[in-house]
Amino acid sequence: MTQNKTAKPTNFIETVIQEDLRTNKYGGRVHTRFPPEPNGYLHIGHAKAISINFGIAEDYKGLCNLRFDDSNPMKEKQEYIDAIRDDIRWLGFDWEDREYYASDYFDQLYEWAVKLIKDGKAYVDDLSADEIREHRGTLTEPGKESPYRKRSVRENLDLFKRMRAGEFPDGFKVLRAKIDMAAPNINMRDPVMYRILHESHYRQSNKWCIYPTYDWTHGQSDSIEGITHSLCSLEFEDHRPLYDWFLEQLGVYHPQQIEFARLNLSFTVMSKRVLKRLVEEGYVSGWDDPRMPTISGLRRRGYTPESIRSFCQRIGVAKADSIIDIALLEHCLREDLNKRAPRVMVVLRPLKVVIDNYPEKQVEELDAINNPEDESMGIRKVPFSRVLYIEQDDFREEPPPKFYRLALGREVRLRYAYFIKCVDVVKDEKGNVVELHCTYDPQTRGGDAPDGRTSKATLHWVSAAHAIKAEVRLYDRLFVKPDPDDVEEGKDFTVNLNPNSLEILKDCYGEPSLKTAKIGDRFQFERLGYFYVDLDSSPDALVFNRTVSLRDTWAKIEKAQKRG
RNA sequence: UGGGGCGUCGUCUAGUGGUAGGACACAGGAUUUUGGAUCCUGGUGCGGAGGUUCGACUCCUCCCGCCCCAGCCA
Repeated sequence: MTQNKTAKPTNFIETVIQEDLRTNKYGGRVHTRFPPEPNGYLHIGHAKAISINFGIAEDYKGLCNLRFDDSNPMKEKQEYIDAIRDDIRWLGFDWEDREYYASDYFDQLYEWAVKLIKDGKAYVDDLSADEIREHRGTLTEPGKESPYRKRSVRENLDLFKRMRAGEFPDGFKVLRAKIDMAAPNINMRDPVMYRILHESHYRQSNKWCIYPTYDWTHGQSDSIEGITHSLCSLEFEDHRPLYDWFLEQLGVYHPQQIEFARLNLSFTVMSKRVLKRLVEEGYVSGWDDPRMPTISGLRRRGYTPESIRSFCQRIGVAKADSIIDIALLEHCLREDLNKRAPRVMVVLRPLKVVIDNYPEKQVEELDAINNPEDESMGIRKVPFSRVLYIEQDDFREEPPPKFYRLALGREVRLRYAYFIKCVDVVKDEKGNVVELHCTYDPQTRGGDAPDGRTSKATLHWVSAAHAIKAEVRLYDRLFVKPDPDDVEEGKDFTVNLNPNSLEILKDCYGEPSLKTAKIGDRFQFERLGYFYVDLDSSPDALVFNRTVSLRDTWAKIEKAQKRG
């Protein structure tokens, strides 16, 4: 992963870093950080930020800190800290002993606030939240100065101390930076630095009843940690002048902030608010529901960390707002899984097949290749006998054009087994096909015909007597529209939820080698897709999640045919 | 109608004055005991208009469009 410092930059951030390295701006150091707020679970969008921050540190032989931006006691919890740590580790990144907390800087921040007050750069304001909003002006009109803006340094100092001492109730006073109420950049119109919150902090307990705002915390935290490049998303671009101002007034070390566009993915949502609603209103089973774009959801779905990292590499880094096609994520997943997942045969929707000319009690152990992409994964034995299951989709009474699979009178190959020919179809009283009778050609054992004839279709199958029953959960995209927020006036994203995003199949049959499948194992079910053994699985009740289907050319043809 | 950003194939992204490249997607074809995988082939797409220049995606001007900001959230 380590690349030469003079290697061609892969994005505009690296261009800046290489230039800083060249000019020795930070003494040759590259030090980044990933600064999540522990108020929720990480999602694939965070994976991009993680990948950028840790990736750049890795590539330039620098360091990347993990810092929890925990300045709001109302929202933050230890539970999220733990989950975030797990997710980052799972992705494969390491912050060693550099785990920091903005809340550990509260004392320093307080001292700095006192310094600003003494310098006449900050003041205690008695205005209510509503009044402050009114005084702020609008996008086109300047704000008005607070009547308390001219308080003396001594009074400000006294008041601020008393704020900290708990003399005032929540919301009664705030500490504000004294900048410019007429600034065209609204962030510079005397932003709030401290608010009174008689609230226990998950790490600081009741030590504080005033808490610094993010704007007053973030830049100084980066400064304290000696961060060289503070990489963040675009919406903080117009906060940068404020961060610069604070650092300048304080006269402390000044990191460089660089903003990039956050990740958007088609057919899913990234907003914490929406994700939270999906969980709380029961549209999904939890933060780790396999349909969620959370790291924990993707993990449970069966995504590999490698595939996510590869995805983050490929999408690049830029400043233009964009929506990445989720097909790219799925491509990265398949690419990785194709190389590593052992193949196995599982029938999802079983259709019974009796091989009429196959001896009643006979069982043969046939050789099957574990992974055609990786010979070292070897072979296994698969039992074949007179009664089998094949996929319902693999038989048609009236085969449409280009349908190569089984139909009455047709011959196909059973993977690693024999050529079989359908000679009879059994239906129930409603006319549903419930059983097929076939004959096999003993000459084709293993799947090759000595006379050179071939089959356009090769079907997966399972021996009924040897099959292992399993539950399979078929997951699909959570939303039916590329942009889930594309809704009529007055409606919300819930109208775009995909009603078929989860289908549970309880009567699936797998080959006996699956007996030893453990939670967390990944397989390719031949011709179907990649599957992951779910947390709910047990040795006698296997549960598989479909991570992603295989590319399905036939489905495309059929869809095109239906379209006309 | 304030400020800050951004506009290159369908979607991302490279290119920073010298024939617009890559990935995904899509469409053909080859191959195949997974309709998988693999391998070929297929695209004039730089928001618009002027200007500078021998030459402009790159520089200048104007215009158009999109995103962000009026939390005591981050």
